[in-house]
Amino acid sequence: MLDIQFIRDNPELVAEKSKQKGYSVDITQLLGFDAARREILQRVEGLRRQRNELATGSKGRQPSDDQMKAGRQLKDQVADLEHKLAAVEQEFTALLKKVPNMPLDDVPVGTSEDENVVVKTWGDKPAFDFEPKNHWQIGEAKGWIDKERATKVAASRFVYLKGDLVLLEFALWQFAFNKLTDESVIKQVIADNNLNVSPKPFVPVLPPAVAKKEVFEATGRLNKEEQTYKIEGEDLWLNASAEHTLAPMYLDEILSEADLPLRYVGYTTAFRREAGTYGKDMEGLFRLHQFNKLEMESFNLPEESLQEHLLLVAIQEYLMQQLGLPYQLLNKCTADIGFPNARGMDINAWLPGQNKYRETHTADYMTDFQAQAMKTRVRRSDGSIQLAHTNDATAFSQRPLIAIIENFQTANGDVKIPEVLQPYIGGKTEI
RNA sequence: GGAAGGGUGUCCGAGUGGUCGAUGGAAACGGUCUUGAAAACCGUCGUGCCGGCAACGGUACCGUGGGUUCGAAUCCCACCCCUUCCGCCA
Repeated sequence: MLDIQFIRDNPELVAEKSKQKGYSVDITQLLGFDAARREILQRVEGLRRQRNELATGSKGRQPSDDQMKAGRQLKDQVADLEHKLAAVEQEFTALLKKVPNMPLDDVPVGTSEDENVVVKTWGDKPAFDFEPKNHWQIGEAKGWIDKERATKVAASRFVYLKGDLVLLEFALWQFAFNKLTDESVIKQVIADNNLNVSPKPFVPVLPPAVAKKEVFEATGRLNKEEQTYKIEGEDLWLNASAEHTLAPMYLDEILSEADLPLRYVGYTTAFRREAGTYGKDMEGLFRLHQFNKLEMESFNLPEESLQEHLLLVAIQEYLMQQLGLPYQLLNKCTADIGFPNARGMDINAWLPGQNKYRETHTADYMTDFQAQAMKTRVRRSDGSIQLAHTNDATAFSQRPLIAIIENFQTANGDVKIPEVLQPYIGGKTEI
């Protein structure tokens, strides 16, 4: 949620930036509700004051008939105004929640993902002396991917993952966990990228995979309701990323400045309905209803959060470079960064089987937008209280497995294992 | 799932209709004392919203939502959560 005070002070800017992100919100109407709300609130509070004075004034003894009568009258007036207030407040909050976070100035203005800006291209695309296959051709030949039986048992866009690919997936998680919990690695990444942030390592987490609707909404992702699975008969929704349960961890809490940054790396199975993607990426592992992901989440001081965002991106690059996967780094445009984002970067890995760069990582810079709704605050060392800032970013999903299969395939249909993963897969060099 | 008990501020814990936003203790912070520390003593010590340049004033919040009442942390109803026992179970 955006701070209403900021909107009051900058109505044109908010309208303009919202439009750049592809959201239309009537700011004038919002401010109208805001003014009405405050006007009624003041009247309600005045009446409540009278009521309180009457009550404390007659403390300990039976009030007179006149006082009782005045009290009854006040009660009706207060109830009436409170009704009006609730109605206005509802309209106000509904509109306020529709205002997206403001993009930073270095976010390119654009109307679709085509206008994302490539800021870096890393690694050489592999040269094959044979026609490279895509990952589902290799995966099905190896018996790693069985979608037909998964469709029979569950539904389309589900998969049985089997054999060495499963071991490779777990190697990937283990590798990432080891790097992210190693302070010397974080230090090195900070030094290599000239960043000015704490070298504190990440705390590994296995979070719940479900959250209440109210909590889900607080993360600013409520507009994705149609993308989310709900558990029948419960107020519980399946997470579409560990971020959905990591970000609200400190819901309604005041953190200490000394404890920040708080860094977590959480593993979870993610569920997405993928509404509106019928027929898109139907083959292989690229777009499934259920997949696994390792997500980084940070809670920061306001003045440190942008550096933290850059750190998370640097870590993503580090991880991809360690695997030796060619990729592009993109500064996402206003239309693509997402509702709660102030900035967002993607890593797209090269997929020889599709002859394209495709998205494997995202890094989201949220400023205090999520914290505003989640009421996650920091007590500064001078005693003052501020909203915390949040950052999240993919460490790995299953998509890098696709990139590994396609980039490191051999002529006879095997896949070479990146050196850094070999210790986690029994020393195998090829599967 | 059944039975019983319970949810109060950072923590412990009092309060069962009227100056209660809430007694007391601990922790924390500031100070006195001390060579220093501990102890002791003194002081400070919840959050949101509205108004105000500010000082400050008002209002709301005692699991959540509703109700009763002139007045609710306190009474009533529903729900959520926790603890213990029983049952079931990875």
